[in-house]
Amino acid sequence: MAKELDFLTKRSVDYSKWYNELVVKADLAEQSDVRGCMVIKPYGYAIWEKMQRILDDMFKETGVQNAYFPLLIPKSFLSREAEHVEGFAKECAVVTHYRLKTNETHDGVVVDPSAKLEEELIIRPTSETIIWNTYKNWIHSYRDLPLLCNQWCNVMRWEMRTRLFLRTSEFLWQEGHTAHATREEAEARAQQMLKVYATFAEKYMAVPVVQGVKSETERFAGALDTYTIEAMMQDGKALQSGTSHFLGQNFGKAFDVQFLNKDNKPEYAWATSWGVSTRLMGALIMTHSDDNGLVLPPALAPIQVVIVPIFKNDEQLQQLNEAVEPIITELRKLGITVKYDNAENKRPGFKFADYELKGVPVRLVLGARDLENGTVEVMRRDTLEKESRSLEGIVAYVKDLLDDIQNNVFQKALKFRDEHIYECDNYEEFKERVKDGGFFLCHWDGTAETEAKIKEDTQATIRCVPFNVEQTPGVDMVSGKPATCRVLIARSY
RNA sequence: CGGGAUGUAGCGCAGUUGGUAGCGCUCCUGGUUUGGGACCAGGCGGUCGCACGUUCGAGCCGUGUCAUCCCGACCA
Repeated sequence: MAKELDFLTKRSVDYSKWYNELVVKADLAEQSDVRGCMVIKPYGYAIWEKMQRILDDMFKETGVQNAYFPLLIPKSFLSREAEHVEGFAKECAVVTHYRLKTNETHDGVVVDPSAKLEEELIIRPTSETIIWNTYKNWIHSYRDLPLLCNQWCNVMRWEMRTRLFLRTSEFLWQEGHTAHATREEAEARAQQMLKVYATFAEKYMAVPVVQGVKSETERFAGALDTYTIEAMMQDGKALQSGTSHFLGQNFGKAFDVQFLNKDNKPEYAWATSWGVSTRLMGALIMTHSDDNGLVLPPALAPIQVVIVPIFKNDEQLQQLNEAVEPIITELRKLGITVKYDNAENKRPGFKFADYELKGVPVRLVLGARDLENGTVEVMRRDTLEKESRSLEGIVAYVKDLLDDIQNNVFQKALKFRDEHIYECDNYEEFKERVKDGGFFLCHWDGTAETEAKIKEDTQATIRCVPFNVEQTPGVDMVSGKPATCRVLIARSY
C-alpha cells in the first residue's frame, strides 16, 4: 500500500484524525485559510447537490415553497426573543462598518471609522428572527395560513473548535419556517418534517436514525419542543443529524405576528422551524466508510458505475472503447450515472484504488482477455467482492446490483447500530461502558440535575426521548428516584 | 477564555556546539511500463510565521507578537 494511504488503517486508533484525512483524500472538502471555514470541493459538492435535490422534492410534496431572506440581521431583531438571543449571542459574527479606506502608508486598507453603522448587523446564525419580522407583513388573516417557507442558504456560528462538515463556522443548510393558525397544526408539522428527515436519512443516505424529542436542556433556543434524528457513527458516538422545532407562539409574540381567526378574534401565529445541514455529509462519511475509503450509497453517489479499460496499446483501447460504448448507453438510459475512465496517464491499479477511496459503488473492468471471452469483471464497493460475468445481460445485472448495494449498506449500518444499543439501569456499569461508545437506554427522573451529573461524569448527554421505545416503569440510575421515561444517552459529536 | 504543543518547499518532516538550508511525497521533462496505488534518469520549487534584540554571522539564542492544532468550556 502506498505510504500516503497508511492513514486508512489508523481508523481504530484515532477516529477523528482518520475521518479528517479521509475527507481530504477522498476529495470532498478541505480546511479553508479562513478561520473555521471549509472549502467544499467539486466531488463533495456533487453529493451535497444530490441531497439537496432529493430533500427539496420531499419538502415540496408536503406543500413547502422555497424563498430567500437576507444574510444580515439587525442586532435588535435578535434580542426580541429572550431565550433565542441567549442561545446564540455567544457565537455571532457582527458587521460594524460598511467601508474600508487606504491606510496611511498606502500599502493596505483599514476600516474607515467614519463608516460605523448606527445599528450593527449580525450575520445570520439562523433566520427565525428576520423571517418572523417579515411574516408580520404577510400574515393578517387565518386565510393566510399555513405559511410554509424553506430557504437554502449559508449561516455562520463562530464556533470555538471546528471540524470538516461536522462543525464549521460557516455551513450550508436548509431552514424551513412555518406559521400556523393552531397549536395542533404546528406540532403536527414539526413532527411531519422530522419524519421527512428520517425517511431521507434511511432511504437515501442509508443511515439508520433514532427519532425522538430533546430534553429541556438540549432544546433549541426559543423552542417548546425540539425533535431530533440521531445517527450512530462507527466509533459509537451519536451525531444529531437533523432537528425540527415546535416554537409555540414565542416568535409570533416577539415579532407581533397576529391574525384574525374565524371568530374575528386576534391570535398569535404558531411556529415551527426545521433544518438539516452539510453535517449530513459527515454522517454519510462516518456511517459507511471502511479501510479502503468512502462507501457511498448508490442513491447519493455522483458516479454510480465506473468502467475501467485495461489496454496495452491504442489498438486495444479502440476495441475496448467500441465494446464499452453500448453498455454505457444502456446504463445511462436507465438513469445510472456512468464514468468511463480510459485515461492513459494513470495505471489501472491507481484507478481502482482511487475510485474505491471515493466510494464509487460499482466498478466494471474490461481487458483484452474479457474481449476474447465476452466477460467483464464486476466489483461492488460495499463488500469489495469481485466476480467475472458474461457481458450478456450485464446492464440489468448492474441495475439490480445498485439496488442491492443501497439495501446492503443500510442493513449493515442498522445491524451495527442495533448491536450497540444497550439497556442499562446501573450507573457504575453505565459509566464504565459508555466510554467505548454506543447508545444507552436508561431510566431518567426527568431532572436537569441528573442530566448534568451524567455529563460531568462521562461527557455523555441525553440525545433524546426516543419515540419507538416501549416505556416501562423504572428508577433513575443516578438519583434512584422514580423515572418518567427511558432516554437515549450517548457521547456525541 | 483556561491547560499543552507546533510554525522550515504545495503536503509530511530533518536540520548536531550559531557558519548562509536538506530529505520523502507531489509537480514538470524524457524513456520503459500498464489485470491492484509502476520504475529509471533529469528538473522546478523556500524572506525558515512576523518584529525587535544578542552576534562578525541567527532556521538554531533572547524578548515580544501573530497564527494553527490538541485537551476543556460552547455547539446543527
